Amino acid sequence: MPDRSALVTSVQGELTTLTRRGTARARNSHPALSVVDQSLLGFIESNQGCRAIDIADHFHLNRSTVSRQLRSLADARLISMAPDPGSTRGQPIVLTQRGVEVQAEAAAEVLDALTGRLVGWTDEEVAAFADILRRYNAEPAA
Amino acid sequence: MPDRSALVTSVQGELTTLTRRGTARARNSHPALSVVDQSLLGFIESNQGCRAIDIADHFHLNRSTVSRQLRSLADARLISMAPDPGSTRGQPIVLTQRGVEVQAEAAAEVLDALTGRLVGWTDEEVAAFADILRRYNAEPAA
DNA sequence: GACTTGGTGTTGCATTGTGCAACATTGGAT
DNA sequence: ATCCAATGTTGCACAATGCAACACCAAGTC
Repeated sequence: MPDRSALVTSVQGELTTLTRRGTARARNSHPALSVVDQSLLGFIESNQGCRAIDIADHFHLNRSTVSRQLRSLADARLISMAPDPGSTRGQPIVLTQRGVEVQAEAAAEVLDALTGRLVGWTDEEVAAFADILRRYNAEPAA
Repeated sequence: MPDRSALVTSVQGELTTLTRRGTARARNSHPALSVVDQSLLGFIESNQGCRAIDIADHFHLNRSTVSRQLRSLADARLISMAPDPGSTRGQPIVLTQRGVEVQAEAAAEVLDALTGRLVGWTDEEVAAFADILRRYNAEPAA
């Protein structure tokens, strides 16, 4: 039976490599659409009408950071913060038509790269990878 | 049979969440030892005598970035850049005694947090997670 | 021996992403 | 009517990062 802490250490090392490389890859991708922007657009796409604080909670970011990123996306006409007709708390955020297009384009690029990287994986393996990542992400932050 | 691109998209989404959160978690950890610093120390520990460019290659960072991070670690007496007695290229880097201690301490903290997060996982599941991450990291960058 | 060349590290400069703290706003509850 | 909690914004500072130019040095080449 392998030592538990050795197992966890091994996970930790791989996570570090993955995370560090992931942020590094960020800069060189889509011109005029940083990885941060992409992640926000992707989240908004999947959660139309979400508020800034939902984004902050999901990515564990400060409200101020999200506020500024959203401002820049709004300036670029990729999202719009409707003046809340339903009058709930906060400002529900939606993708504009242009936002939908740009997001789709950027996502396609990322998808291409990832598809190439996973070319040797069977469907079952990819599915297992997605499942285990999903489970990890769903764990309450320790 | 599920659509391949749907599977890959799902992986992509989870990877984004994981990566973005990972960098976010970075800031609040060990005082006076950023996650970037921790990752460098960890790499050096596992690759004693490596050179700056090895680190840059591993994490896909610019030489200048590594140079500056190493400088700060050296200033803190955590690493030392020996003046190459063997006279190979570059400056082999090693952890100092203090570096070993600080690295162990920081690693223990991270390990604790991760252990807590994986508390509901069996050893086999943790091992499978490590394996699949290792495989993904080993794939040539597409 | 002098000259070039390629690999390695450093520095100046600009930029992005980020947090914190203070403030502003506004919808609800008492 | 008043207070409170949630939400968003802004001023400020800072860490990490890339690029380009430079410095340095070992190893060949003539």
